[in-house]
Amino acid sequence: MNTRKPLLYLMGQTMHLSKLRLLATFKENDIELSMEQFILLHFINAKEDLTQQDIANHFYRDKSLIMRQTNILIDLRYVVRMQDREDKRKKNLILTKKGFEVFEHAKKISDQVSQELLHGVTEEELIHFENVIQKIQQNTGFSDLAENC
Amino acid sequence: MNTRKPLLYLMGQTMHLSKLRLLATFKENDIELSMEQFILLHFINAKEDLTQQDIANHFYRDKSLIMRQTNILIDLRYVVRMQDREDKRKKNLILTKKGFEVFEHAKKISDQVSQELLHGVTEEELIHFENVIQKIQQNTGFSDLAENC
DNA sequence: CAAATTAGTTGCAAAAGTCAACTAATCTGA
DNA sequence: TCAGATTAGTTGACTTTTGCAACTAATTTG
Repeated sequence: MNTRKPLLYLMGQTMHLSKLRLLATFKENDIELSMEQFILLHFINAKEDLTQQDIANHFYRDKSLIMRQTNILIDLRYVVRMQDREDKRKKNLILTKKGFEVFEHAKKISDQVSQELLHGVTEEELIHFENVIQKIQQNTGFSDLAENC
Repeated sequence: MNTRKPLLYLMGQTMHLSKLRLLATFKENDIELSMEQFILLHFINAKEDLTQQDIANHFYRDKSLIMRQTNILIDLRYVVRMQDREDKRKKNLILTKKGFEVFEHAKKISDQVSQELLHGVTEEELIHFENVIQKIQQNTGFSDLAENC
C-alpha cells in the first residue's frame, strides 16, 4: 500500500498553514488585507492597463468574483477604475498612492514571512523547488505558458 | 526591485490550478467529492479512533466546520460516528465499506492526477520538493512535529 | 449593418468558514 | 469527594467566498 501523502494533500496543508502565518503576521503589523486582496494588489501593481477580465483569466476565477474583490479595494481607496481610452467596454485598474503604500508595506511583511518560511532551505533547494512548482503549474494544463507574472 | 513572485502567490496559484485539475478529473470519473471531502476521507481512513476534535486540530480548522463536513459524509453513508468506549464525550469516525470503496476509487484517480502533475519531474527532484514543503510547513510554527499523516 | 462576442455588472444561491453559546462527560485539586 | 475547570460535540447565527446565469453596453466580424 502506498502510504505517501497525496501531493495535493501535502501542498494544500502547507498552503493553509502558510496562509495562517501570513495573515497572523499581517495582523501583528496592522495590515488589514486578506491574502487574496494582497495578491490582487500585487497583480494590479505589476501590470499596466489591467482589466478585470485579465485578472479573471489569469487566476481562473469568475469575473464576478474579481468584480467584487476589486470593489472592496476601491471602497478602501486603494484602487481606481478608469475607462480604457481605446475600448469603452474595458476599465483599467490603477493603484492609488494610498494603495501603493499599503501594498509596499504588505509586500515587505510578505517577503519577511517568506524568508521565515524558507528558513533552513538553501538557495539551490529554493531554485529547484520553484522549478518543480512551475512544472506542476504547467502540467495542470491551465496555466498560460506565455505568462510572466 | 525584487521581481520574484511572493512564495505564497506562487504556491497559491499552483494549488488552485491543481485543485481545478483534480476536481475536473474527479468529475470525468463520476466522483462527486470536493477536495476537502476527499482529504477528510483520506484522514479518516488512515487513522484509528479518530475524533472530530483530532481532525480540527490537525487541519487547524474550527471544529464546527469539521462537524458539518463530517455530517455530509455521514449523510452519504461514507462514514459513521461511534461513541468511544472509554470516553463518552468522544465519537470515533469510521469509514463504511461504501466509503472505503469511494475513497479507494478517488485515491486511484488522485494518484493518477499527481503523476500527471509531476510529469517531467525526476524522482530526485520530487524528494527535494517534498523535503522543502515539509520544511516550510514546519516553519509556519503550526504544524505538529510529531505528526505522521 | 446584423449577429456574435466581449467586459463589466447584478441577483441569486450554494459552499466555506467563524464565533459564541450550550450540553454532557471527564478531569483536577483543595 | 465534589465543585470548578476542561473537553468533545453540537447548534445557531452570521460573514465571506465563490460560481452561475442573465443582463447592458461596446466592439468586432462576416
